[in-house]
Amino acid sequence: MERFLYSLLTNAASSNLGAITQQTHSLLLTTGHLIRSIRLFNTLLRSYSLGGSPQKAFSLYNQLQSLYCFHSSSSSSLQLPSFDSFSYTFLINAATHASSLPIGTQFQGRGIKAGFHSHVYVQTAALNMYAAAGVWSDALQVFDEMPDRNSVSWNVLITGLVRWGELEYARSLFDEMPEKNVVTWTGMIDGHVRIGRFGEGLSLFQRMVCCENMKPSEITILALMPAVSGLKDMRVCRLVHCYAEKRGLIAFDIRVANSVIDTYAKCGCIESASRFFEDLMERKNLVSWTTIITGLAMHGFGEEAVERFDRMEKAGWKPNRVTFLSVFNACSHGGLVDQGLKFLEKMVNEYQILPDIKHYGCLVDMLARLGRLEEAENLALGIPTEIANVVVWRTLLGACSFHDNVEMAERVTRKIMEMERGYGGDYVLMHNIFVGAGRFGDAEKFRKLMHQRNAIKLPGQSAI
DNA sequence: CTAGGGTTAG
Repeated sequence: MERFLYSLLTNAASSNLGAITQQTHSLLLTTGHLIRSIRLFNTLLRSYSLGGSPQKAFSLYNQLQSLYCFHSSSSSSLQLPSFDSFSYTFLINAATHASSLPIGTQFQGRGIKAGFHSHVYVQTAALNMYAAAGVWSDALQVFDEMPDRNSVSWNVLITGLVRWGELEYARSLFDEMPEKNVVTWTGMIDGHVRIGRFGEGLSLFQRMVCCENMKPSEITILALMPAVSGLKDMRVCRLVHCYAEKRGLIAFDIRVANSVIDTYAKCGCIESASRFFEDLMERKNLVSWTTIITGLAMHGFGEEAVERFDRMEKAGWKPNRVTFLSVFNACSHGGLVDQGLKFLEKMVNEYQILPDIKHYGCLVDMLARLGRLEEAENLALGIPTEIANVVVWRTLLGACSFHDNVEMAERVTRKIMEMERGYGGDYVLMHNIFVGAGRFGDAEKFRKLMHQRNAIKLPGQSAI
């Protein structure tokens, strides 16, 4: 029985099935297993923590804790198992997932009282919590006071620093770390890539593979690929692709395959992206389709993108909001306005997806860039105020400038000013529109207004 | 038991 429940919970955690976890919880309560086996209790904690309901982990703890209080005050003969290192590890993890530092700190304290001051797993969980929250004073205190650290302890700190952009600090720890593993190297690559130091990210990858003889994982490739895209180097793209292929990472993880599609497209070779995409055959998933549509859109191949969308639907895939955004973008860049509007109808009516601000932005751009300004303006006016933003109106203002519609430009600028007054580019654009229309007095007014309001000018934008 | 980024407007 215990073994069965255990495997049920382990599966529930890995496949994210909150309902199973919950049902097993009730079952354990009624059968009394929960208060007899700390192992089952811990597994349940872990399931809640991983399954996105950390609050339930806390209440489960509270339930058992109050049982303890009750039993210690009465002279019951029932022997209750006590919390162990696993319990505190999972409870602190639940607090990390709930982004609740106060609760986590409490569990850390209780873990220490229970004698786990020097326990690697418990303390690493605490370290992870502080690192995830970017509270470096506490993170470093835990790290410094750990009598034994393992590679996970180091990696938690390094990857935490990386996520918060503290690359210099991460780097010094990296150099100091005795035995780096694939997670360490991946973390450092990721750290360089995410702040745009693509060349250094790539060098680290080279060092990792060639000098250190370390085997990159699928995550390493996923972390590296944006660097390849950033460098726009087809040679490197092919090299990394071949390497991933040879190491079996593409067959192993569809995410790697999808990032290869994306990177070929971003390196400027939509043909390679498309060929690789087609070669995936039946392994393609929704993200693969979305990625190739995005790539085709980037390269202005509207018709081809639409063709992929249709094929995708025929293959039985249900497009999501990202897929629709991609195809709108393709229609926008390919000048396929009426197709785009049909896709909007399909999204809302057939798939019951409400457009979000990015969808609106894309569609407004699509209409506006072909000069269908009234339709674009009406669409923009129909955006629910909760999600409206200045970017959409700015797009429209750009189109008004391009198509010399001064009256609409004035209306649009008024809208923009209701939302944001401190962006210099808007004043510059409106000024230039007035100049183009020969309305020099109005242009001058805008120039003055910009200085009055001390609006920030953009780099690369003329300062009137 | 503890660590690591698939696609997303202008």
